[in-house]
Amino acid sequence: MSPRRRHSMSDRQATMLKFIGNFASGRGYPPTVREIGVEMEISSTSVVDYHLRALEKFGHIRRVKKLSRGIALTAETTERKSSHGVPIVGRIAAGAPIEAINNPLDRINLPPDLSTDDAYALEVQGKSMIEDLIDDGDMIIVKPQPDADDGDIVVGLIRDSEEDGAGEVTLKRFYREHDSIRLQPANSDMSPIYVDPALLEIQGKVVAVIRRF
Amino acid sequence: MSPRRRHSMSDRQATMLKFIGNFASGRGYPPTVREIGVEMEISSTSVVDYHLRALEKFGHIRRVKKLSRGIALTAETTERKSSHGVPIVGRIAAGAPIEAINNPLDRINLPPDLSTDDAYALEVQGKSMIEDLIDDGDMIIVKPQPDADDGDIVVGLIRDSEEDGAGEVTLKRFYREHDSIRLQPANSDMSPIYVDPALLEIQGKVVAVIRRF
DNA sequence: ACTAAACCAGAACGCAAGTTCGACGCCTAG
DNA sequence: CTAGGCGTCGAACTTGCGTTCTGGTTTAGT
Repeated sequence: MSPRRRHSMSDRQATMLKFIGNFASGRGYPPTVREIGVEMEISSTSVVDYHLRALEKFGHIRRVKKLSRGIALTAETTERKSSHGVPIVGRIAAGAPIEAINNPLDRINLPPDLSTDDAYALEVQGKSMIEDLIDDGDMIIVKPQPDADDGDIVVGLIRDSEEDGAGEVTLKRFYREHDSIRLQPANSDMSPIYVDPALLEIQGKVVAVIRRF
Repeated sequence: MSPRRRHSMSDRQATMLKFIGNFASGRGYPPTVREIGVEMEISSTSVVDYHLRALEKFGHIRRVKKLSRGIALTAETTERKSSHGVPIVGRIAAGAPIEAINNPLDRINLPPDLSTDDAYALEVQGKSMIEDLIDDGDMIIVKPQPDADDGDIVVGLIRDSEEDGAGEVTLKRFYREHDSIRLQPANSDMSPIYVDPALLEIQGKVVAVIRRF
């Protein structure tokens, strides 16, 4: 947490940026230097200006000199806010760890009721859920949660051992059995997996599927 | 075209409203009275104010007195502009006309590449496309177009006769054959339909499927 | 201990921008 | 023909709001 950020913005500036965004989208016009000052509990306009310069330098906002309320979020910044979308974080193939493609550039927009703040999308690889009508190449929307109900389609991490965090990630239907958990593929060619509950970490539950033609 | 609009806004005001919207979304902040004046070729600020009052009275914009750039589009007006969503226009059941639920209230948001201006969503009823992994209750996104390629999944209107506009709407795969068109369900329990090309009106092509759990 | 960077105060300056007032021409309905 | 609504002009007035200057404090790095 040390202020080791020579290249990005400070905490103070981050909250300022957030305030500007909320203000603008809430009221329809950007705040003035003084309005920002009041909110941030800064009594001098020069200080606000100082922070604004910083934000502008890092490309988070755009300013027009001399113009009242001449502050605007940059296009990218605006999108990161307004997008009800969820990031596409990678591919999931039954049996392999998630292949994280960590360019959060690709996003997919969803009806608001589906896109909680932390939901994310994965591209499915393979046909292990074909009988649940989830095909190779489909996008699944995953809502993170640590447990599941019987019959839910879940993304689960099966750890190699109790200590090790590594393991494989898989997409299956979830069923509790006597002392273990059954992870059931929806494909007659494949067999269920039985795992020790201690070794299974539910990462989330599938709430939607999207397929493009 | 007679000026019979005692209750809505005038043409002049409509273009002003549009300008404000474009200005705000393009620059990130609303225009000033004078800026509007320049654009509309109005030399007096009082005239702009006059029109602005009218727009406000009809609820198209919101203004904050004394505030520079204190103009904001009303929530509804904003949404009409920004919504990337497509309307859910009804249900399609293989064999029945589209049951139009014409409350365009329900909308579904999509990745921008899928949502052309005129696309719309339908809820599928029945399992006629089950083998193409389209289930009962799924949402399909339809892009309107008057023709299709072989193998496309289409929404088609089969007319009763050449004159009559009425008929039934169906969701099928599209295949051209000798002198007719084969509409192929994706369900082994169902048989293909052969129709006279003159009686088939392609309404659009399915570009995506969305299913919620 | 010295220095640079981050953060802050307060006040003065001046253009930017909303408000208001008085007056005018153009239609249309009565 | 005339009252009244609509659209317009121009100018004066007042306040909103960005800019800039001079200063100060605190912290981390060398």
